Amino acid sequence: MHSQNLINIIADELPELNKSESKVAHVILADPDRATSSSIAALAKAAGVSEPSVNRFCKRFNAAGFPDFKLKLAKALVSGVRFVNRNVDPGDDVTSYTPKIFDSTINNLAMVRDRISHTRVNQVVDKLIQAKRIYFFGLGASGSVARDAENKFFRFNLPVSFHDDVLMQRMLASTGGTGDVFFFISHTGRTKEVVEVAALAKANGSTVIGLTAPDSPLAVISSVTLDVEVPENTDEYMPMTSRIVHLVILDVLATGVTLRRGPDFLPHLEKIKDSLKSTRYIKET
Amino acid sequence: MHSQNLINIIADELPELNKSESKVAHVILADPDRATSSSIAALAKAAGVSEPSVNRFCKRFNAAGFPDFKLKLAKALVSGVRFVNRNVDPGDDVTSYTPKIFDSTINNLAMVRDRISHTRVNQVVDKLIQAKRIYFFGLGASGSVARDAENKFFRFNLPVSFHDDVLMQRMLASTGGTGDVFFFISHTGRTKEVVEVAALAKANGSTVIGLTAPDSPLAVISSVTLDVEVPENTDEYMPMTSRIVHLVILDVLATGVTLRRGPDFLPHLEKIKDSLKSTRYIKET
DNA sequence: CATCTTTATGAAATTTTCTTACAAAAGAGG
DNA sequence: CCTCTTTTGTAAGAAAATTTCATAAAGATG
Repeated sequence: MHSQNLINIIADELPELNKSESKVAHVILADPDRATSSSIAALAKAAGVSEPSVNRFCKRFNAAGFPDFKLKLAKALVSGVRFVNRNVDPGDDVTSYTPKIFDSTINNLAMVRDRISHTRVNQVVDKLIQAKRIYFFGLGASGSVARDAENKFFRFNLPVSFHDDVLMQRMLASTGGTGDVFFFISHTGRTKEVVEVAALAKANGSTVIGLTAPDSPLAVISSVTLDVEVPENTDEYMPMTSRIVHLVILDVLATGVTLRRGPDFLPHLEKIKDSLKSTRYIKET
Repeated sequence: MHSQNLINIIADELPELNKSESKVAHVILADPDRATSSSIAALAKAAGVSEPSVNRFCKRFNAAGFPDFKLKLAKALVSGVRFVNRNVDPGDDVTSYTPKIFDSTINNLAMVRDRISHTRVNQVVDKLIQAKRIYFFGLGASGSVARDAENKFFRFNLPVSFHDDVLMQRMLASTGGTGDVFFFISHTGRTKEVVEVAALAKANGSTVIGLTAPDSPLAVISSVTLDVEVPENTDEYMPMTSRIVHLVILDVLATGVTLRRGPDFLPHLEKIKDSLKSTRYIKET
């Protein structure tokens, strides 16, 4: 597991803290940025506790003392809270909504990075390595993700295709069998068509992989599921970011496959890269 | 431009510093991490100068004093370390390469967030709002981005389409005219076909928007360019992250258009959302 | 429910760290 | 070589943080 953010650690520990520690925690969580520039005396006063209590609080969270704690807090602020979810408001102008959308995306990526199951990733890489054929299926926005996956996995020198057409998906699912991997991408994991096709593929003995929401019908039916828990879209204006998380996970899978293939495979990748060179204007440097 | 990293600022100022300030700078740059956990006395000794000299040094760089300086340095270190390319090594296992790929993506997003021109974003939103038709064009991996964009902009109730077929692109570009927006997505901005089609569209009086690398042939030819500077792919194993940055920028643009349309437009978006409900299994909560 | 034990908390003293005031040294300009 | 400016350090003082210790609160035990 990745190192957790100090702010989250404090928030998590909140119920375990005693009275004065809890007071300190609340003051810090309320305005962590301010806390980093306060003296121990100021913070103690704000929390209504004594200075040694603040000091003990710091040591409880593995800091050498108050200054060290402030340092750690400042670092945590840079990496974490900076990317806090801030909703887009109707009155926002470019300078407001642009960073908000970036931050929200970054935030979701950071969350999934810390939560994704490495075991599952490994299992999926296994399946992909062993596959005789790979089909990437998705509808709507997930169709684009599937298309991108095709483009990526095409390089591995095995039959890959993507389909965003339900009838095609259905036909292929029914003709597949052992050795075929059907990779389903779905934000909700509840689209009836998708679940039905996945069931069909599974019934025919194919391997079904689901990149989707945990505990969804698609997740339940899949041979291996890569759970992606991205918060519900609470804001009317905030775009859906699960697509992006899905894309990055496919990057991870592709990297996993490349690494498994070993260094002998690199020349092949080089060859594909080179094949594109002639299509481009040369960059003068 | 966003605030520059403190470490870089110090390095840049190096020639302007006087003797003792320069000594302090060298010690800090040699091991900034250590500096954040030193006392002013320790640092002064390490640099071979007096404590007030260190203090003056800090104030020169807009810190309130030494502790404040350490805080700022610590923050700079965090954002700096994140931008360090942690390449995927051939020997990496899942637990290593997974966070590396996420981090690399996050870093690129954070970089573009800080560098993207809000003025340009606004200009593009203007063009999109005024457009009678919008075409999203891309090849290869950028084709998926274009497809995603179509899916997104379709909701705005105006004729949008995406094309990843060069011949189709060419035909459409030649038939377009005033009021038509051709939106080109390209990682390098140097693919000959793409640049030619863009030139064709421009020659026919259409608006050409380029989401691409700065100073590339495509960027030069476009009516408005959204520059995306994503570091070159140095690592064989590290996937290309510009696609993802492009997607997020399209999210930003779509949000910009939605906000411009104003609150009267929201019911329309709701209607589209609702139309998908019947295709899904209901979530029991 | 009284008493003992443990734990939690703060006052005060101590120590460490930082800042300021001022003076000495170094350098620039005439 | 003097004067003025800039740079640097010494030493004093101020501020901040930590430790010690005493007391209060909470909990356990008979």
